Amino acid sequence: MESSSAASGGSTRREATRQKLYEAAVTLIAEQGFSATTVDEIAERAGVAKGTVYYNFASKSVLFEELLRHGVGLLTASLREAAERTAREGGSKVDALDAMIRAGLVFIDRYPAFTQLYVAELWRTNRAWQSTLMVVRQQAVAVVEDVLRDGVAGGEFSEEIDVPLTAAALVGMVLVAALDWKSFQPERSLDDVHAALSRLLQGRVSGCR
Amino acid sequence: MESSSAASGGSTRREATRQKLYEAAVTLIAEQGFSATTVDEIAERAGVAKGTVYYNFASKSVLFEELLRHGVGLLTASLREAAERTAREGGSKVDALDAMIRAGLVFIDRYPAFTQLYVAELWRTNRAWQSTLMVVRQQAVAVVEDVLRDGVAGGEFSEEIDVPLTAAALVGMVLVAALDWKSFQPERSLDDVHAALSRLLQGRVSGCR
DNA sequence: GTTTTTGCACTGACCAGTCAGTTCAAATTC
DNA sequence: GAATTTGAACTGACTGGTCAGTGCAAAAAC
Repeated sequence: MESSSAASGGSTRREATRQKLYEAAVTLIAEQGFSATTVDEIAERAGVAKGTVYYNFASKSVLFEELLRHGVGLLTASLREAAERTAREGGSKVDALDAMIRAGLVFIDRYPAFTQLYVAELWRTNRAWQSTLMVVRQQAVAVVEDVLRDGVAGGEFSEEIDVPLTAAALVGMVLVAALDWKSFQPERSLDDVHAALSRLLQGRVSGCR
Repeated sequence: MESSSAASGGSTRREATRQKLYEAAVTLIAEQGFSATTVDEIAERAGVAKGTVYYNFASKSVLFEELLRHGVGLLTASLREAAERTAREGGSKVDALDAMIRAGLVFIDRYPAFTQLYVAELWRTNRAWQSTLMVVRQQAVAVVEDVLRDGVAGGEFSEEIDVPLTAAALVGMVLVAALDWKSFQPERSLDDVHAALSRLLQGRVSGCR
């Protein structure tokens, strides 16, 4: 069985509808939040009947959870790819972190709505999809932690750094700087933002040059 | 005329009720989001009848907006105080940034729910309180920008740094690291977190020691 | 002929906001 | 100082509207 046609991801009609629904849901939920977004709105924006939403997803929350998994999958793949490319090209671990910062910015540039929604939901408690979020967060942060640990092991980073905390802080720095960029200074170029963050990472703000 | 009793701030019954409502609303909205939180829940948690909420605030959104203003007022006061104290004691601008990082962490330690809610709502568009948020965000970031600008003027920081972007990144770094601390590693001490962020700020992660 | 989508009417729960009425402490009157 | 009035603060049942989710017959796509 397997209809099969495209390599991975499956290009059935069903898949195309689900994709349209993801796209509609992500912008609406980023703008308004999950509870303030109605299923009717999502269907309308996707150009699809309401019944179709329920034919494709068990419920509104399930649609949202799958959307989260889908988006974070794209992000981690992109981060990991950046780290590996740097390694292949013989770059240092700082270079790898720098490349990941850029990859993060590129991702946010392409999917600002998803990022917004992710940040808004990440630290909530008591919500149905909390466990999904935990898993998905760990996936992303783990990529950064791996690079930091390798750097410490290889003597490039100080032994004193706190890997989980530093990874979280780095991710936060990129996330918040990028959201601010998109919301409040959209005229700035990606290179500007990357340069500012790079400088901060390498301590070229205070003291050492 | 005028019942008058306490000096400033007003210690009327009304004020006490509003305070209870703020406290109830902040935790509920942090946990569930604005739209998912009902006015009945807020009233119940505050130990007050629903009508009282509407006697004290024009609407659910107005309650929320005043809550935001109230909370950010506390934060900026604390940040500014930290910067001024450092200046008074003859510290450098890096010392001032470091003190502000600590002040931020202390604030988040004390009011985690408020911080959570602030981050969750900050980058949303199309919401009634968007303009309130913009104003309130600028107040907080401006304190950091001022210190950076002074540092550049005094030759302590590189002329090349992008003040608004760097300020946003620093705020984001603290915000996200702190929320992660509270949500995922609450056993860590404030000093641990402060040390990790301090190290990052001073570039003692990569290269220069 | 099977899978997927449509369109639409319907239900039942939930919820923001309202309003007529209650409470009570302080002010006023006698 | 007891009796009465006042009004700010509070109450909670009620209303009108909204929305997630259902059911289903017919059409379209494959």
